[in-house]
Amino acid sequence: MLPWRATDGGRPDPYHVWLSEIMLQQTVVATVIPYFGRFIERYPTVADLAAAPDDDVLGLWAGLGYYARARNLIACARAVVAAGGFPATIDGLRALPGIGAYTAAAIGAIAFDLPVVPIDGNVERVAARIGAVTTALPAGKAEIARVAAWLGEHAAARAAPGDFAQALFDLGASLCAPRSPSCLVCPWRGDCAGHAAGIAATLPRKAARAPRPVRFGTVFLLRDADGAIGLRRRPPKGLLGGMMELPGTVWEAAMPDAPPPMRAAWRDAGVVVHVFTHFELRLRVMAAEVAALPEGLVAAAVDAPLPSLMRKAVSMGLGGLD
DNA sequence: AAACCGGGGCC
DNA sequence: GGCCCAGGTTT
Repeated sequence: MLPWRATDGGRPDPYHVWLSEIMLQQTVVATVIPYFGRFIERYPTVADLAAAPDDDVLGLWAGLGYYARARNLIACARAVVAAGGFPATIDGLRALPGIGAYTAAAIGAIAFDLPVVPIDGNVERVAARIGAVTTALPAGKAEIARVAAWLGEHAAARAAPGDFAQALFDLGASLCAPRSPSCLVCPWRGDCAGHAAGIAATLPRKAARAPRPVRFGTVFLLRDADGAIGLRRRPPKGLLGGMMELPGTVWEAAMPDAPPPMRAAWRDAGVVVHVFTHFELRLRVMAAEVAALPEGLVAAAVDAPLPSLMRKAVSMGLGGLD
């Protein structure tokens, strides 16, 4: 049972629903579960989260990715507390930071039983197959939305929109899987035009993606006499916004010049390869031990909260030092 | 409408 | 190596 779902008979906690939905944006359930548990443990209520220092929240989010979500999470928590609770309307939810059309519908249906069908990747796939929508995404979105709205007219959806939405998620995550759907045991098989046409497994169709460019850079891992490492903070917006990082070069299509931040016995610790949404990064890691960190760097523990890219770089830079 | 924004697991 | 994911914000 997913930890944010209501136990039998009870209504789900809107705070739990909201937090889980934000974490689940473009992130798979298995990845979210441990983060969700740590957040609920440290911030039992939305008021606890709203009162927390930004850095505590960013640190607890480190490794989950899409860090704008964490910044919006903080802003949203504070707005909700200021308003006295979560709004129970789609428009009210949609107006909050980090909540778009999908998330407003998901929270509305699951937490407040509003009669809407949230269209995520799972529901998009289920609807495209049931309606045999062959128009490729994103152009096919409107057609898929009409099929989803038709699903919402189903008696089960009218009776319990929240349960129906989660049942659609579960269907998309299990029987109606992306690659080899289990149509023969699907409860919707008789109503599925995609299955009838023999094209269910090929839906939804998607426009071809642009190739992912490669960028290169170098980072420098400095370890002082106390075993602390030198970090700096990234700009508040943009890629890995507001997170800590190892000092280094810009990331460019050709390897930039890489003057070290100080004189030291630098060694080449290897190359970290990390794939972002829109480019692949090959980051050379240079490492050295020094008596004291240079001006401009913050001393941090080797297990300080970091984005996964920087965690990999630190790990590579520390390798073989002991 | 298109670009930007992480990370991990699966085939 | 490509594809997928319980998308939102900015331009």
